[in-house]
Amino acid sequence: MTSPRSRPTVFDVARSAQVSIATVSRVLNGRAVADQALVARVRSAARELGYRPNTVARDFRHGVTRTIGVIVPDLANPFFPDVVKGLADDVTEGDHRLLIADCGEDPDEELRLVGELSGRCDGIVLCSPRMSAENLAAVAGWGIPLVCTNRELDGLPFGTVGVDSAIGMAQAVEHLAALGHRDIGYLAGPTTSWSDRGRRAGLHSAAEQCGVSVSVTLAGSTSDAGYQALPDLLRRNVTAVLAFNDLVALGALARLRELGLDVPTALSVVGFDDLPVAAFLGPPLTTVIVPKHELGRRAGAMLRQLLVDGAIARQERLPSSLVVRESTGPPRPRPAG
Amino acid sequence: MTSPRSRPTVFDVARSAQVSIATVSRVLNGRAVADQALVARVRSAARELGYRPNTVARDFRHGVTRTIGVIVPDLANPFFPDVVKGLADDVTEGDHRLLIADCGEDPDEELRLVGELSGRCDGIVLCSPRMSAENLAAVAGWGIPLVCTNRELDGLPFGTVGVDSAIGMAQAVEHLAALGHRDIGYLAGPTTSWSDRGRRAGLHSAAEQCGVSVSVTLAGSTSDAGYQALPDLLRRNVTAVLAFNDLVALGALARLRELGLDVPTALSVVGFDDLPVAAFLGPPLTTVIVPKHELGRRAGAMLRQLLVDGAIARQERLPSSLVVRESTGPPRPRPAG
DNA sequence: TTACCCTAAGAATACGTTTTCTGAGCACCT
DNA sequence: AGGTGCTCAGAAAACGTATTCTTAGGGTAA
Repeated sequence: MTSPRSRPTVFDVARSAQVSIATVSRVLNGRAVADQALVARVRSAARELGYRPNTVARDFRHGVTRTIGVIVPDLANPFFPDVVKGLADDVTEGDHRLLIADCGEDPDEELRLVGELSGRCDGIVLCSPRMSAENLAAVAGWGIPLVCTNRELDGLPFGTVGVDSAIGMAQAVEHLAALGHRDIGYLAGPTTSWSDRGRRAGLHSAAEQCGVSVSVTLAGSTSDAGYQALPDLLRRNVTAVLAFNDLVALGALARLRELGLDVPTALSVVGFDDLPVAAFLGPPLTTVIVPKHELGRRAGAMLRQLLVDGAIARQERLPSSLVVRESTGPPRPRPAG
Repeated sequence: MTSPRSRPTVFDVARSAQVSIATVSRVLNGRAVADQALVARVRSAARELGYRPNTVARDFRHGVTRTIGVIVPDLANPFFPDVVKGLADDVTEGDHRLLIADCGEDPDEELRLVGELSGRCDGIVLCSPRMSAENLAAVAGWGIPLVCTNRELDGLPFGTVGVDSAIGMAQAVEHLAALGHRDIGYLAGPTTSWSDRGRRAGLHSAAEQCGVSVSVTLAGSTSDAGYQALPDLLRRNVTAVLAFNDLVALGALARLRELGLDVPTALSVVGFDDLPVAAFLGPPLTTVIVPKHELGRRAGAMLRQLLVDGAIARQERLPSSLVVRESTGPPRPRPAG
């Protein structure tokens, strides 16, 4: 009578099957065991007792968890579930499990989560990390295999896979310029966002190229932010609005509708990310496709590579591209005056 | 010279600080250690070596992970991130971490994930589980503390917290009836969905109550499903459409727009769930609020309770309620004939 | 027939922690 | 002054598993 209530261990199985624990372990892990009678006894004893190996003990013994963790800023932003799914597809191919954590856009929580997760995973993917460069450097010191998406850092031993926002931005600006727009507004994302910096830079250089002027106003990353910030841009007499992302564009669209302004006749709107919802909006949103799923896949592949050969981290960039739908059109002729 | 490259352990710290490992452990875990000199030596040695406790070893020793796992059918459905956030809010209060997993709407994967996660967590929350009743019963046999949301099962020792769809459904039907609708259509959810059964039942009883007729057509749980299924309902001459959820409603809205049918003048549309996006649509969607965040919180509270006292599981139900926005209005007068 | 090798399963160990147990030293009380 | 009790830190054990080490036994070859 060892333990009446607690989970059966390998010892219980061994006793029940009249063999040593080594044999139990060998049988249950498919190692060679000659005597088929032993195999059968162990198997049935394990089944009988409802034995389930202790995962933590096993991981402890192996020193490896075959688990990869991913931290996202906000699962409620549909962008991230898509990259997580890409990541999941890749890591399951490499026979890893995926554990997801949400830091709620809080940089400190993000750092804390890296600490927590790293103890239970073999490697970590950081999606669009919000934490400071200093903290990222500190994390680097922990020696955890780590890959970042949507952020590039100099001098840090992390692999990164980002997207080249400039391509899509340029296409968007060219598209608007071709339609006849000369004054476009940008609803900017959070100042802490690396993506926003890239998109903004791409925007400005493309605008210069096309000879259009751009007004910037700070919005954020949510629909509500877009809803709030839109009027400021309206006052600047722009004929088209580029949003930091589709969520912001969605908020802008809602505000425009509320103001009785038709899209695209009164104002053109362009989003960024191509969220699943974008194609279903009224009107369907012209936006920039970013390969979210592929982003996740590449991050996974890179991390797994890092796990096997500890290779020095590479920096990858995926292209973005415009998809024209119905939220953009020629500008309304200026009121005479 | 023990291990030149691998992570420092408590032994390394002990050696460096000239104390026993017991003392190291005591200092690092805030247990009482009298000699302040020892404390200082241990602290500085740990810092010096960059010692970070091995989480897996610690969890192994404790036999407890202070971690709760949650499995959702599909993170890309904005319903679930909201529930997960509520859950996170609750479990962090109880000093637990939350690990999220996505089974991609695959019942087998869901079962597999329960097995995986249960080894690394103290308890599990199953959101809207898709697996068969048999498999759920099998899981019950594993003796894992488990709580289900959005599904009630008889004779299984799980806590459940669901939502009473009937309330919201009744309000929706009454609202439509009051507007003058007599023929309403229902875009049904997946047949495997427990929620759909509840919503459908609520719909039928309310319809009978109000003396309106209802036509049902199978859609699914995605926007695309709503988009595809809508025309079938149109052929049935309904003046209002109730969707299984907001995603389906979104797809229906898109199809209606494409067909040049105005909402709500040509057709009224009602969703379910009140996703964040619902208020931003054109037109803003009349829908049924389900307390997603609270759903998560209650599930967390119930699970934590289960963890401390192993209490016999309770069944909770949260109310739902209609929110009227602009996608519903009086029916267009019937064409004379 | 004996010695050697090989096989196959049992015994023992290690993984890194936390905690119980032990023993030494000191102070206090009788 | 001697014994008793208490405090504090070191020694050792335990958690459950996988694997290396050990040993017994059988078969083969000389």
